[in-house]
Amino acid sequence: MDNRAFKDQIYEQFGRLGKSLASPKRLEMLDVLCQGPRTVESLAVATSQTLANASQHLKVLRTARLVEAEKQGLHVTYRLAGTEVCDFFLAFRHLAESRLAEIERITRLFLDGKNVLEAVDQATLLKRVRSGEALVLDVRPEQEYRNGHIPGALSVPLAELEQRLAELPRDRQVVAYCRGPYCVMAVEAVEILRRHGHKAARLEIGVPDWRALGLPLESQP
Amino acid sequence: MDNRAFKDQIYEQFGRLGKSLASPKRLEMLDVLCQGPRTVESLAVATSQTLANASQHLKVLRTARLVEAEKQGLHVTYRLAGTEVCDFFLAFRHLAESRLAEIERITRLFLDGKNVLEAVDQATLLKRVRSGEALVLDVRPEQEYRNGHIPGALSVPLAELEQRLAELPRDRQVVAYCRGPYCVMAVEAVEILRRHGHKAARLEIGVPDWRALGLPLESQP
DNA sequence: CAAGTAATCAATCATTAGTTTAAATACTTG
DNA sequence: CAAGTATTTAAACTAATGATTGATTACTTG
Repeated sequence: MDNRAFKDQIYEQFGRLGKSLASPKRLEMLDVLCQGPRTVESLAVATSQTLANASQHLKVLRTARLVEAEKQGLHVTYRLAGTEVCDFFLAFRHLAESRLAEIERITRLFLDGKNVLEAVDQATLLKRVRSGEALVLDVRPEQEYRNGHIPGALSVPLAELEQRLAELPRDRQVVAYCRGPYCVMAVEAVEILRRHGHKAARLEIGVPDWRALGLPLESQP
Repeated sequence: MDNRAFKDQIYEQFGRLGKSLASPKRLEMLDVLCQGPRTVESLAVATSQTLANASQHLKVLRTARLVEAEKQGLHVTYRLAGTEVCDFFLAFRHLAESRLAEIERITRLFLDGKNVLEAVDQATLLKRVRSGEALVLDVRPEQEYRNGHIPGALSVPLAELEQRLAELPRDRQVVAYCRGPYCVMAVEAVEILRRHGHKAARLEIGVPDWRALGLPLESQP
């Protein structure tokens, strides 16, 4: 094997990894999988695509060894192949945010149409929670909450929020969070809360970012 | 803009970054650019492709804001758009190495055909240099050496090595390094040195990895 | 074991990406 | 300003990718 052949083979392997990151839908699926394992169907729904399509994309991710599949009865559960994959995804997202100004533009455009105001950062959140000024609200599906959440957070999935408003205080600020900066559940939660006269704000980051910051998480079996 | 439209636009942007990492040649170019700025032609030669091709790939990388171009007279010099890009590339490479067993297989297969033996790691290198057991040899082109090198390293570009063997000690081990684990210059240097009766070993990592480990570098204007 | 469900596979089509070659552009220098 | 060099662009072709649809497989449960 000569030098060129060696390099070509090596970079072709790197290219395999790169190619698996070259599709918006696959990246979205990785983002969702950072919250924990999911079945094919639930991934397909979460990312608005057909089952067959989701399955094909998962096959690509599996070939690149980014995800692993486990068959449990009728369902196949996919999970990230390791915590490095989630860390890498966050690094990837971070690089994209730092290089592509369009991302900020699109986000701003989207938020401008919402009654959300600016987000709270994790330092402010921690301070307000400690002083009792704020309550943390996890609006993701309950399964994801059980898989790991911000300590002390209350779980009220977005779908149930409107019915369960009575459980939430009106004298304290409610800080909602969800999967991450591009998951819109917290944005919707804040809109609902504000509409009903609650003081509400949004935490921009999600659980994977929280973990990557080295902050502690709570989880329930 | 509804939620789906927002997500689609956001992940499409992430996809732009992913797509730019989806070609082996582009990844190789990024690897080379981690050593410092280069002209189009020199990149084309380093990665064994035509000028037109190199230019097109650079255009893709520039669109993704991973590299920047500066025209100096007749030449266009490309450089990474920031140190985050080099850090990210190393993280990318690291993930690929950890997930894709093929990479190790190909590397082993390649090295088996060479008279190189195992590599020295940076801790061993530092120890041997301090104790005077070893001399560090930078076999990259001189420009890259000037741009930043391991402290105390001697610069002897691979192309000149055979003529300059007299400058190297025979009583101490010579540890050669180059651009990184998939740059073969250090491997070739060790072969030449061994063939001429020198004690020689290879440092597996390159300057970008050395920097990422937080170890100091020396550079010359 | 038949019916039903979750997931994968296979075939097709439209789109996109990469390579090659040739031509065009931008700049320097005699 | 003509000649030469570095780079980019354009056109043509081939290969690869992603979405869609329908068929198939693997498993559970009545």
